[in-house]
Amino acid sequence: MGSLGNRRVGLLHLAAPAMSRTNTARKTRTASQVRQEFIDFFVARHGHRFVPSSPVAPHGDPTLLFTNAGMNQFKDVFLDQGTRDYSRAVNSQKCIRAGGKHNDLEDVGRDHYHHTFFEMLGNWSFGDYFKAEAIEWAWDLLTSPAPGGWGLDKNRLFVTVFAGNEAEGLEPDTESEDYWKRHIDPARISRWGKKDNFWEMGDTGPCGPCSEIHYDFTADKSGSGLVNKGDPRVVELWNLVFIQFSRGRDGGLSPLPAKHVDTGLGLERLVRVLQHTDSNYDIDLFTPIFKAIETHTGAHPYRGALDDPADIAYRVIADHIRCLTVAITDGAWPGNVGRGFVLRRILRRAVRHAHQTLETRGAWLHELVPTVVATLGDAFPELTENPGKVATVIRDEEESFLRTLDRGIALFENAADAVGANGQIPAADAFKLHDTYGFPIDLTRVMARERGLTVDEAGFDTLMEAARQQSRRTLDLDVAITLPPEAIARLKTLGIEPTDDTARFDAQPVAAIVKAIMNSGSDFVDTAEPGAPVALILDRTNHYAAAGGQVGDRGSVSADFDVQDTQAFAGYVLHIGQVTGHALAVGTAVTVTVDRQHREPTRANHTATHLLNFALRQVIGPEQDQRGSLVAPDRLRFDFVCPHAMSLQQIEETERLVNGRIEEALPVDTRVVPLETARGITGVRAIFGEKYPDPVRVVVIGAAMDDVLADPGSPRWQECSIELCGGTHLADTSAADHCVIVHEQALAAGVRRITAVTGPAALAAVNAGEGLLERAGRAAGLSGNDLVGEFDAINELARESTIGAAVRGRVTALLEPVGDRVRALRKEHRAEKRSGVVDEARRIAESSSGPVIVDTLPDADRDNLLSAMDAIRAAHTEAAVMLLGVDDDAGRVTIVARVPKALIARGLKAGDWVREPARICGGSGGGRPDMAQAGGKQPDKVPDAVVAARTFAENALP
RNA sequence: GGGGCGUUAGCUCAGUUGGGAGAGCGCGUGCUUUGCAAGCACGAGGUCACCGGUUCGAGCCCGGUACGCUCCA
Repeated sequence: MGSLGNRRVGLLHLAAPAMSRTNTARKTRTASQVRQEFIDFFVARHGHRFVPSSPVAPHGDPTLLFTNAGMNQFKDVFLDQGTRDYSRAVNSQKCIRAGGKHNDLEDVGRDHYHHTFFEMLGNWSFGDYFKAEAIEWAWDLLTSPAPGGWGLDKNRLFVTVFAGNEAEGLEPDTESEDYWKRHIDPARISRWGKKDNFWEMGDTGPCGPCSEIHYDFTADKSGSGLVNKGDPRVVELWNLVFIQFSRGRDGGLSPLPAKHVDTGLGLERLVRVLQHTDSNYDIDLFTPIFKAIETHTGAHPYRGALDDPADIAYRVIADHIRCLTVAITDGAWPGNVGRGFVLRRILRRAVRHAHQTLETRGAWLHELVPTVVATLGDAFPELTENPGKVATVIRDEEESFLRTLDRGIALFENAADAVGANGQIPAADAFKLHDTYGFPIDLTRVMARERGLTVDEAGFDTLMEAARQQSRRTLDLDVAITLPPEAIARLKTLGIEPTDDTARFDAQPVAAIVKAIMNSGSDFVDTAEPGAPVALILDRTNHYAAAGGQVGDRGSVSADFDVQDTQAFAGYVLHIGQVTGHALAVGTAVTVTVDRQHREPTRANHTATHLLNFALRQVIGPEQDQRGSLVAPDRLRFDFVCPHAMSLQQIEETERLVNGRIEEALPVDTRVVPLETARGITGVRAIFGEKYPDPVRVVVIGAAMDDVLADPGSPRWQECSIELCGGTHLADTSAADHCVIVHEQALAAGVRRITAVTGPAALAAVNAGEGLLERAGRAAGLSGNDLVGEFDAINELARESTIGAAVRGRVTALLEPVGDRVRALRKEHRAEKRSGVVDEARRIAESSSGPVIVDTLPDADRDNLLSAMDAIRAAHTEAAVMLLGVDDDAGRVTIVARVPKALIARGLKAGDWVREPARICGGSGGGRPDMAQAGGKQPDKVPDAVVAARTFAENALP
C-alpha cells in the first residue's frame, strides 16, 4: 500500500461513534463521511491505493470532452497501453456529463437526480481480483451494519446480471449470479441483455459483462417490476463491470489474459439513500448552496417542488455552479468551441435563471464559489488553491452575458407572444437569439418549454448551415488560385515531386526548373503567357509559402515572372503571379529570387509576434492562449484569450517587455526535433488543437538550442520564448528595431486582438505619438478659438494616424478636461448667438403689427429661429408669424412659420404657407397647419420670398 | 475572414410616415417633514459615436469608419 493511501485512512473509525450515538433519530452521515468511508473501506480493508480524481478536463485525450466516468484515467491500463505500480485502486472521480454523448444538461432542474457534475465512487482491479471479490465487497460495504458498513435494507436491493447473447456466442454470467446467490434472495436477481448489462468502451477494445445493484425507493418495497425501467423510484446504485474480453476490428470477441474490474457508485444518489432524503438535491452537498442562493436572491427557501420555477432555478444554479467551479479549477475555460462552449452554455443557463426566474440583477453566481469549495474542498484540495481566480472567470463570463440578456429576453418574449397556432418559436427568432445575443439554442429550447412552446429547430439548423456556408464562401474568395485535390492527384501521376523548399530560410537565389504551370481554372498548361495570373510549380524554391499565419513570399522567377503570393498544397509550392517578360514554358531553367523588401520586415514581425506572445503571458497570465495570428510585412496581428480589454498599463507593460528583449539583441535559434522532444520542453508554446508535423521545428529566443535540448525540463526555459513554428525569423531580436502595439480590440467573447508594427513603422509611430502627446499637453494652455481648433485637430490626428494604442489612450485622457472647456466655449458661443437673434426678434415684435408678421433674421439656424419665433409670439399671440433665417456662408435659407387656430380657420395653413417662399429660394417644405418648416438654397432670393409670403397670406386671409 | 446587433444626459434605457431630444435613477437648489430606502417643486446636465450621402429639414433613411457585443469560419 502506498503512502498516498495511508494519508486517507482512519476516518471510518472516527465516524463510527457518531453513527452509533444517534439512537433516537435516523443515523445520518455527511457526504464527506460517506466518500471517506468508501475510500477507507477499500484502502484499509482490501489493500487498494487511493488515487486522486483526475481533472474533469482531460488533458491528453482529445476524444473526450469531459471526464465522464471513474475509469477514464485508467483507460490506458484497460487498453493495455499503460501500467501502474499498483493493481488495486479506489477514488471518488469528478465527472461531468454535458455536451457530449452522455448529456444530462437538458434534464437538470426538472427532476431530482440529473446532474451535469457528479462524483463517481469506484474501485478497480487491474488484473488482480475479479468477480468474487468485487461482489463480496460491494455487498459487504452496502449492507453490513455500522461501523463496518452502511447497513442498507437488503429488501430494498435488487441485482442484475448479464443474460448472455447468442449472436455473440456469449453465455449468461452465471458466475456472477452464483456469487450473488450467496448474499441475496435469488428472486431479487434478474438477467438482462447487452443493452443493460454488457459494457463496451468503444467499437473495439476491452469489454465485458456487468452486474448492477439497484435501490428501491418505493414506500412499500414494491419496486421489483421497475428495475431498469427508467423509473425514478428504482435506481441503479452501483455498477460492477467485469472486463474479460477484447473486441477486435472484425467485431469478434477474444478473452483477455488480464481481467479487470471497474466499478462505479454514484455518490449523490448513495448519500441520498444514506441521508434518507427524497432527492439527490436534498443532501448536504447541495443544501449549503441553496442557503447561499437564498441569501443572495431573497427567494423563498428551497422546497424541492418539481413544478415550482424558483425550485427549478435553485437546482439548476446549484448544479451548474458546482460544475463550473470544478471544471474551471481543472483548467477548462468558457469559450466558443468544444469544452469551452459547453461551459459557456451551462453558465448562461444559470445566469438566465438567476435573472429571469429569481429576478436578481447583476452578477452574483461567482459569489457561490466559496460555498462550493466549502462542500467539496476537503475531498478535492485543488479547489482550495485559487478559488478567487475561478470566481473571476465566472464573474467575467456572467457580466458579458448579462449585457445581452435583457435584450434577448425581450426578443424572446415578443416572439413567444406572436407564435401561431402551432406553438412554435420561428427559426428566425431562435437564430437571432443565438447569433446576436448569444442565447445557445438549448437555452431557447428550455425557455420555450417553460411556456409550453417548441422551437423550429429544423429551421434553425438550416439558418445555421446557411451562415456557415456564407462564412466559408467568402473565405474561399481570398485564395484566387488553389490546388484542388484532383490537381494534386494529376501532378502525382505526371511524376512531379513535391517542391523542395529547404532553401526557404536563407532565401538566397536558387536555380530551378519549371515543372508545371496552372491557370486560374486549375488546369495545367504548357506555357505561361503575359497577362493572366498563373501558378508556377518548380522543382525547388527559396520562397516561403503562407503558413502558420505568416503570409507567402513575393519575388521573381528569372526576369520574366513576378511572384505576388506563395501558397503550398500537399507539399507543392505555388508561385502565384504574372508573366512580366518572356513567356515561360514547362522545362525552362530559371533563377528564383525572393523579394527582400517583403521578406525582411516579415521576419521582424514574426519574431516580434513570438516576443509578444511571451510578454502577454507574463502580463495577462498563463491562461493567455494564442488563438491565431497574421504576420505580414507591414504589420502583425495576434489574437489571444483574455477575458476583458487590456488596460493602458498592460499594453505599455507588454511593449516594455518586448522592446526590452529587442534591445538585448537576443539570439534566435531554430531546430527541427521530434514532436515528443519538443513537447517536453518547459514552457513551450503551441496552439491548442493545432496539428503539428513530426518532427517539428522549434524556435527559441534568448537561448541556444543545444542548451535547451541538453536539459529540456529545466525551469529556466520559462524565461525564454519557445514555440513550435515553421516561419522565418530574425537572426537576433535587435533587427526588429522597436515594436509598438497600435490597436487593441475585441474579436469575440473573451478573445482580444492586438495589431503591432516593428522597424521604421514602429519608430514613426513612436515619433507621431510623442508629438501628439506634447500637443495634447500644450492644448490646456490655449483658450478661445485656438483651443477649439487645436482640440479638433488633435482628436482627428489621434484617430487617423498610426500611433501606439497606449499613447492614443493617454492623449484621449489628456484631452478630456480640455474637452469640457471646449464644450463650454461652444455652448457659450451658441447662447450668445441665440440671445442676439432673440433681441433682434424683440425689435421685430415691437415694430410689427397686424395679423401677419413676416421677417428675416441674419445668421440664424433653425433652433434660433424657433426661439425668436417664441419671442415674437409672446407679444403677438394672435398673429401668424413667419421667419426666414439666412446663412450666407452655407448658402442656406431656413424658414419657420406658425399660425394660430383662428387664422387656420380663416384659411391660412402653415404647411401651405411655407412652401411659397421655399419654392422661390429653390427648396421646399411642409408641416402641420399650425406649424411648419422649410428651407432653400438661394439666400439672394430671400427679399422676393418675403414679398411672396406676405402676398400669399394676404390672399389667404380675405 | 464573413455575418448579426448596438452606440441618445453621470447610469439604465425610451424615441411610433423624417418636422422644436425624453423617462427613471443619480446630481444641485428650495420647500416640507424630525418614524424607517421620505415627499413636493424647481434646476443643471446632450457634438443623438464619427464621416459622407439623400432631403427644404436626419437621432430616425442610405453608404462608410471606429468602438463594443455576438455568432460562424
